[in-house]
Amino acid sequence: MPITIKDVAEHAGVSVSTVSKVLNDWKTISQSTKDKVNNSIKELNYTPNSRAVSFARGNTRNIIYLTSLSKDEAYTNPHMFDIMCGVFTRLASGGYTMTLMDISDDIHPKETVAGIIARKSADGIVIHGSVINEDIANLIISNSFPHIVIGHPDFNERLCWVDTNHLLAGQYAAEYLSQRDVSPVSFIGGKRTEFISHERERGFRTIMLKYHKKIPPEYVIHTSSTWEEGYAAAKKLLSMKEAPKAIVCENNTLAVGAAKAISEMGLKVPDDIFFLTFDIYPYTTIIDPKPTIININVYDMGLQAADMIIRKIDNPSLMIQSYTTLPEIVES
Amino acid sequence: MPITIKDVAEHAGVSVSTVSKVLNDWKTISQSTKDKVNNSIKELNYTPNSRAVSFARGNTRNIIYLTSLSKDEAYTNPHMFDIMCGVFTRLASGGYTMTLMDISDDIHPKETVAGIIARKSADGIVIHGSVINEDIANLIISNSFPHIVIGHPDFNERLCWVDTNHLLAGQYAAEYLSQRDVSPVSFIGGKRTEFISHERERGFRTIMLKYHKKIPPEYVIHTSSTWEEGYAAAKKLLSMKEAPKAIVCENNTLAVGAAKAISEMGLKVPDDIFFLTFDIYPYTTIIDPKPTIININVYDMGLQAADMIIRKIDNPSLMIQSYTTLPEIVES
DNA sequence: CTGAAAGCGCTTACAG
DNA sequence: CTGAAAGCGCTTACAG
Repeated sequence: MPITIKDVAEHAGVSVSTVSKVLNDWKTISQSTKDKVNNSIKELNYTPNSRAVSFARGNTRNIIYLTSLSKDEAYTNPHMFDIMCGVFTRLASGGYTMTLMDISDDIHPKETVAGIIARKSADGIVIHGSVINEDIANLIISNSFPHIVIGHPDFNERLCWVDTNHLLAGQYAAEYLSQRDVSPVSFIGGKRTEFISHERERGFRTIMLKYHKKIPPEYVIHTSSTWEEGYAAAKKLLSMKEAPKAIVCENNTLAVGAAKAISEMGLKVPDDIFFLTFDIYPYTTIIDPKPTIININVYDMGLQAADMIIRKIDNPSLMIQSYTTLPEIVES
Repeated sequence: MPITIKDVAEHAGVSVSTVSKVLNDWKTISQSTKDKVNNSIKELNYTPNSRAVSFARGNTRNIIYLTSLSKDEAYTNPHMFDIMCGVFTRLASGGYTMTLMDISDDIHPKETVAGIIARKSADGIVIHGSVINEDIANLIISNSFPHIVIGHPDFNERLCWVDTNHLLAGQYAAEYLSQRDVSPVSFIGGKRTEFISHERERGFRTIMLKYHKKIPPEYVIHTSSTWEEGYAAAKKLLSMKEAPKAIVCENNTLAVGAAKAISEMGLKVPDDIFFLTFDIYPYTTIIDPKPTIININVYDMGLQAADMIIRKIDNPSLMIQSYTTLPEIVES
C-alpha cells in the first residue's frame, strides 16, 4: 500500500491541500507548517505519484524526440545520437523527461503526430529533420504545438529549428588555406546531389573566389563516398604535373582513402601538403597522417534545441526562432 | 476545449463506461453499440487523454532506459545506442513508450532509482551495465520492480540480465583458425584489466589449448588500444624469424594499426596471413586489408531485453532469466 | 495562512 | 449486454 498525500496530511495534522502547497512551494505557507509537513514526508518516505501529478496538472513535463531508430542507425548516424544526448541533458536539467519515438517504418506518420498532440502524451516535440514532412509541419503549426526541428526544413517557414551550417564550414576550410597562402588547392567531394556535400563545396568555392583564387576543374573530383574512391581521387590529384598543395576531403570516409594515398606517396603534412576534412567522427581519430578538421559541435546544438523548446512551452507566444551552430577548427 | 470520453458518450447516446469498454475491447459489448460508439469517436475525432488513462489504470506503459548519455558517448560507445534502438523497437511494438534517463553525473543514483519506483513513473526499467551498482540492484530486487540489466552484473544473482558472450567470441576466432590449420597464430590484445579484452583472449586460448596448439608468449602482445600500438605490435610480430600466419586483434582500433602494418609489408590476406578482429563497427568497413570479423548483433540483444521486460511486467512471478547473444562470423 | 470541495478523464468492480 | 457510481492521487480556485 503506497503512501499518498492523504497519509502525509493525516500524519502532519494538516489538510491535503496544504501538503500539496508545501510540495509545490507556495509562498503563502508558514515556515512552521512547512517544517511539519516536510518532516512527515521524510518520516513516511513519501514520493508523489507522478501519474497523478501529471494528470491533475494537465501537463507531463515530458518531451517526445521523434526520429528514426533502426538497426545500425547508431553506427551509420552517430551524430544524431550525439544531438539527442545534448537535447536530453538540457531537458533533464529543466525537469523534463524525454521519450523516444520512432517513425521510420510508420505508414501514417502524420496520424502518429496527430495522436501525440491529441492525447497530450507530451508537452512538446523534437523532430529530427530526416523524418519531418510538410503534413506533419502543418499539423504542428496549426495546433501551435511546442516543437523544434533538428535541421532547417525547407517548407513551412513558421517552424522553429536549429541547424548546423555546412556552407560556413566550407568557408572555414577555404579561409584556413587562404590565410596560409596555399596554392593550388584541390577538393574531393561526394556526389553533388548530397546536400551536405554540396553546401560544403559551395562554401569552399565562395571564399576561394573572394580571394581570386581559381580552382581549375581538374582539381575538383566528385565521387561516391567510399574510402577506395577517396584513395583513387587523391592518387590522381597527387600524380598531376602540378600537384596540389592541399587536399580538402568533404567527408570522413573520403579522408581515410586520401590519407592512405598521402602516406603511400611519402608526403608530409603540412610541409608537403595541407590535408583538411570535416567532422571529427567517426574516423579522424585513426586517420594517419592527421588532417586538420572543421568540426561542428552537434551536442551543443542539442542543448540549444532543448533550451528553445522549454522556452516555447513556458512562453507559448514566443516568436519563431532558429539557431545555427558554428563550426570550429581542430588541429589534431 | 478537447473532446473527452463524456462527449463521445453523449454523442453516441450511451454511458461513459460503455465507451470505455469499447475503447478497451471488452468482449461483452454488442456489435451494434460498438459501431455506434466507434462512429461517434470518428466523427468527433476523439483520442483518449493518455495522462488520464495512465492514472486511472495505474500503469504507464512506459519503460525507463537508464544509462550514461554524455557528450561524445554516441561516438565512443555506439554499441550502447544500437542496443537501445533494439530495446526501443520491441517496446514500441508491444505498446510501450521508452523514456531515457541519464545517471552519469548523478551523485545519488540510488535515490534516483528509488524515486522512479516510488513515484511510479514507469512500469519497468532497463539498466545499462555500466551504471548499475549493488545498491541499485538490491533496491530493484527488494521492490520486485520489473527490470533488465544490459550486461551480466557480478553482484545480486537474482537480477534479470542479457549479455553478449565475449568468451565465446574468442573461441569462435580460435575455432576458425584451427579448422583452417593455421599455425603459428598471434594475438594483439588490450590491457589485461579490460573485461571484454580479457574474455576474448581467454576464450581464444581455451580453444587453442583444446586443439593442443600452443601460443608462445612472444606471439601475444598486450598494449593500449590505439591504432599506433596496434601497428607497432603487428610490425613486431610480422618481423619475427618465424612470423605468425594469423593475427587476431582483440578490438577494432588495434586492427586499424595491424592492417596498416600488414599492408605496408606487402602481405596478402588470407594467402600470406589470416587477419581477424572483433565487431564490425566502428572501423572494419574502412580497414584494408579486410579482416574476418567475429561480430555480435547487439541490436538483437536489445530486442530480447525488451521482450523479457515485457514478459516480466505481464507476469511478475516469472522466474529470473538471462539471455546471451551468440557471435557470428562475417567475411567482408 | 489554511482547508473543504470540485475537478482533472479515465477504469472497473458491481448491480441489474 | 449496459450503466451508475466510486475511485485513482493529485491541484487549484474559492472561501474563510
